[in-house]
Amino acid sequence: MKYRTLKFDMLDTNNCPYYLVTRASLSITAAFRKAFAAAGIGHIKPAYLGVLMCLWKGDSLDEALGKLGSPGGMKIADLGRCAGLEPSTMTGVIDRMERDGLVRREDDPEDRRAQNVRLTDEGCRVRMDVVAVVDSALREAFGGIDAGALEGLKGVLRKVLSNTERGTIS
Amino acid sequence: MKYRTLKFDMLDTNNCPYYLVTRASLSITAAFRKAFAAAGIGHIKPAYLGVLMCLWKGDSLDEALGKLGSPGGMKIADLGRCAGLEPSTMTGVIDRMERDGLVRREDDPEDRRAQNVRLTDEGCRVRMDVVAVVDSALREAFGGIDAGALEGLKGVLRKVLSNTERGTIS
DNA sequence: TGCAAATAATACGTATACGTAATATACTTA
DNA sequence: TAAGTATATTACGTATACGTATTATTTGCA
Repeated sequence: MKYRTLKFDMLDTNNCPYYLVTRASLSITAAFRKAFAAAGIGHIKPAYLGVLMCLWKGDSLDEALGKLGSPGGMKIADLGRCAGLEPSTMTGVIDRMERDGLVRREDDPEDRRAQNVRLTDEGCRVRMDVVAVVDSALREAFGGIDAGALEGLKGVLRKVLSNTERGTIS
Repeated sequence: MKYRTLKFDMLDTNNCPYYLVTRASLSITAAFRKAFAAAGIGHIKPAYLGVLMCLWKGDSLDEALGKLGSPGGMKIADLGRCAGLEPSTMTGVIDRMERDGLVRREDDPEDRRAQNVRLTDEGCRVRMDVVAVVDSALREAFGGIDAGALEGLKGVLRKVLSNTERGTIS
């Protein structure tokens, strides 16, 4: 009896939280991609956001601290930790971002294994545009959802992450 | 002022619902993959689940209706609609499932453009095992979340989907 | 000091998913 | 019935993400 209920629950995609989470992720990602293209910054890809946010944040901190001319770069593995991606994934993301003129790799003078990833002028230039697009796309995606429900969503997802992650991240 | 708040909110990955949704999706998928491997059914991949569920459901209905020997197959595009994937994505999924011995393509006698995808004996045989693994993996992933919060999650995600989808699905 | 263990990147193979374009076939309508 | 449209699938290129293995260094310890 129990089995029967369970089975039919799972067979119903629209009732399966895993299905819904996955579709929502893909759907928001597609919305971002379209929004970037529509805003004339089609060379920004959704996967770049984590990296850009990290580097922009570092930039802001440097400015706030008055460290003009500071290195400002980040190592690939650090970017991965910051964006929640494996180093082997970051390699490809940075490859594409370099190809698209947003960042540059430079040898780390203090660790010959490492490379510093730094924003190019273009990578700095697009900041305002990207932030505006991300903001409006997120507002559209999460529109009509009240603050309480959104907090609930975040709480549940954090719990799911702590239930499933093997300490990969952070 | 408003801009400042917004910006720093977005830069904080752990507070961004998009980041959380994406990480949760990937994390649950990885958990499924490991659970299948651990259960000795490593030839079952997470992406096969949607297809298997559809075909098993059809199987059950056929049985319930006493249609023994009925076609039982489904067309690729129908499987895509059922699983929420584009036809061009389904081609690859069915390729891999065929390679892994779970389904078989057969020409549709009534439409020469189409192919019927049918479960192999192996595809039927693994049903109980897969259902057990999926059940336990979902329980683990969503453990410690009360029913109300889970319903809330589903509701929010359905809203996100209706906000972002272009009528691609269903 | 000198060697084992840890760390930083990359290379490579696989899985997953799209979008666009091509091909074959079916349907619709003038 | 012929032409135009719609549908079913596949082919191909791209993006995203892992895991494992490899290479180059750096670190830590005996």
